[in-house]
Amino acid sequence: MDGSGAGRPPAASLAHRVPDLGALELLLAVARLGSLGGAARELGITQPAASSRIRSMERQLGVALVDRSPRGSRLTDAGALVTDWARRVVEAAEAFDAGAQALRDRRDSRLRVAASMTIAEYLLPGWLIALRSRRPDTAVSLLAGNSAVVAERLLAGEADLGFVEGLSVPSGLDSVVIAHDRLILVTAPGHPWARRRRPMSARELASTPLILRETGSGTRQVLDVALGGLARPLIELSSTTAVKAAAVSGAGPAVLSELAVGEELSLRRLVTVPVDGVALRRDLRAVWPTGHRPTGPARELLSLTRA
Amino acid sequence: MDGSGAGRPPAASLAHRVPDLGALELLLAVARLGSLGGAARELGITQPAASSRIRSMERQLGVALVDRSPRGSRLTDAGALVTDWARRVVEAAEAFDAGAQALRDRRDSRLRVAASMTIAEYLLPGWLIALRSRRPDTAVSLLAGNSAVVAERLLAGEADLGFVEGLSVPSGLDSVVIAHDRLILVTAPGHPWARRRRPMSARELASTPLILRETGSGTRQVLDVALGGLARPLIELSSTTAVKAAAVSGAGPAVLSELAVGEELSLRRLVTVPVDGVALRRDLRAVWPTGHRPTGPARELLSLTRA
DNA sequence: GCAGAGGCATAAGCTGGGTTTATGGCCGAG
DNA sequence: CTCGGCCATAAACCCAGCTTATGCCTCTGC
Repeated sequence: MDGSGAGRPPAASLAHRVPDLGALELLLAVARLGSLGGAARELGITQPAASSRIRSMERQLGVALVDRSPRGSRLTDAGALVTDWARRVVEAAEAFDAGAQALRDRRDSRLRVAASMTIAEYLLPGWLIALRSRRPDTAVSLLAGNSAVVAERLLAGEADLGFVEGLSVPSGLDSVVIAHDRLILVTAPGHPWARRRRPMSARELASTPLILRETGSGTRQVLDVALGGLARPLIELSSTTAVKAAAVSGAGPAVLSELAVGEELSLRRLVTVPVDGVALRRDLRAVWPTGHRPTGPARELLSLTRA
Repeated sequence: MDGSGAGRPPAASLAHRVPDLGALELLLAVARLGSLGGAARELGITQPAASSRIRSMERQLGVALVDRSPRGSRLTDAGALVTDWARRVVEAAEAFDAGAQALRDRRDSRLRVAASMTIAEYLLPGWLIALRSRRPDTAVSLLAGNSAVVAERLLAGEADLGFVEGLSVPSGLDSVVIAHDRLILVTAPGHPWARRRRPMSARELASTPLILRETGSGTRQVLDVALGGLARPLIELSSTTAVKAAAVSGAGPAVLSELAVGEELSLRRLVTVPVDGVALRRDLRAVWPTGHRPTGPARELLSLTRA
C-alpha cells in the first residue's frame, strides 16, 4: 500500500497510534486465558505490568477493551474486534520473525535453505513457523536469489534444500513440484474488464498495455515467454508492491503472481480477469543435488511444503 | 494461528525479536527514499535518530539491511526481503489503526457506521484506509453488532450507514448489494478431500462431521439453513480463528467465510473442496433507513465499497 | 461466618531505549 | 578546492514500562 510515491503518512506516525507488539501479544493472551494475571505469567511479566499495559492501551485507543472483575477479565465487544485486528498484526510479525531468524544465521545452521525471491517472500515464512512448531530447535538459514544462484549453492554444498520457481529445473538437480503459482491478470473492481466473462485471448492480452514489472524480473520473463515476447507495458515499475498499488488505484490491468495478490483478491480490492490459451502457470519446485535426497530437517521442511 | 490452546510462544516473546513499528516504518521510508536522512525528515525525527535506529535493528536481526554510502543508502538483498516482510506488518498495523480510530469516537463523529462482525473485522479497515486518503478529515465511528443491532441503530438515527451480511434485509431499510461472501468448504492440503474434483452434494456435506463455529454464530446459521438444519459438528469452536487453526492442522474439513481464509488459500495452507447445490453464497449489503439515501461522507464510503 | 485463594489496582523507584544537539568525516559537483 | 549532501559518533536527557510492595474485592470451602 505504498511505493506509489504519493500519500504521505497523515500525521503522527503509526507507531504513536498503534500499541506496540508486546501490548498486542498481551491482549491476545488475555483474550485466550481470560485473565490479566494469567496472561502476565505466560509472557513472563508481573501482573501489575500487564494491568498497566492494558490500561494504557485502552487510553491510547480510547476504547475499553476488557471487562475486569474480581474473578477474571473478558473482552468487551470492541475488545473482541480489536483483538482480531491485533491478531493479524501479530501474525505478520511472526512471519517477519521466522524469516528474519532464518536470514540471521549466515552459514553454520543445521538446515540451509536457498530460495527464489517470490518463495522466500511469500511462502517460506509460513513454512518456517510450521517447522518451528515441530522441530523447535532446528536453526534454519536462508539465502535468497534467482534459480541460478540457488543451483550454484546447492551444487557447492552450501545449501541443503532449494526452492525455485523457474520454467525448467537447473541441471544437476532433482526436484519435486510442491505447488503451482499462476500469473493472473487483475484489475481494480471498477475497471471495465472486471465484468468481463469471456476469457481474454493471448493475442488480445499481448496487444493491450499492462502495468508490469521491469524487464528482467522473473515475473516479466515468464509473461514475455508466454506471450512470445510481446507484452506491452503501460507503466513499468520496479517492485511487486508498486505494481499492486497501481492496479488497486485503477491505473490499469496488471499481471502478477497469484501469491502476491491473495489478500487483495479475497478483499475484492482487485479482481481477476479470465485469460485463455496462455501458459501463465508455473511450477514451484523443491530442488536438491541429484542423488542427495533430503534427509533430517530438510526432509521435514519438504514434507511441510507439500502438505 | 492461535486460539488452539496448544503452542506456547517459544521463548523471549516476539516483541523482543521483532523491531517495533516505528523502526519498520522507518525501514520502509528508507527503502522508498533511498536515504536515511530523508526518511528521518519524513518521519519527523533527526538524522542521527534514524541512523541509530536502523543500526540497532540490524544488530537485533543480525543482518545488514542497508548499504550506506556518502551519497545515499540502498537496501541490501536481505534488506529487500526484510522490507517486504516489514511492509506486511505495517499494513496490518494500518488496518488496526483505521479500525481502532473508528471505534474510538463513540458518538459524535461525522460519519457513524454500524456493521456486522465479519464486515467490521475483514473489510471495513481497508475501506477506512481508502476513505482516509480521499477525505482525510472525516472522522468515522464504528459500532459492530448483528443485523438487528445495525437496523436498530440506523432507525434510531444513531448511525448513518450500515453493513449487514444476513440473508434478508431488515424491514425499514433500503439496501444495495456491495459484495458477496461465500461460505466455503476447506481442508488442509493433505486431507483426502483436497484432491476431490467432483463437487460434493448437499446431502453428502450434511452427513459429514465438520469443524464448525458454535450454534448461534452467523456463519453457523447460514450453513444450517442451507443444509436444512443438519450440519454435523466434528468439533464446535467459539472463534473463527480457532476453526481455521484446527482446519490448517488437518483436524478435518471446515466451513468458513471466504473472507476469513483468503490468505490461507493463496498460501495453500488450506484448499477449497467444491460443493454443489448448496446456497452458501450470501450477500453483503450496505443499508440505510428507507428514504434517507446516503449523502456526503456516507455516500463516499458507499462508493468505495462498491468499487 | 470466616479464612484462604485468585484476581485486579495503586504507588514508588529504577532502568534502558530512543531522542536531541553538537560535531566530524567522506565523497562528488561545480 | 570548497561547498553541499549524507552518514557516524558522543554526550545528555526523558519517558515508557518493569518490579516490588501493598490493599481491596469476590467467590469457595470449611
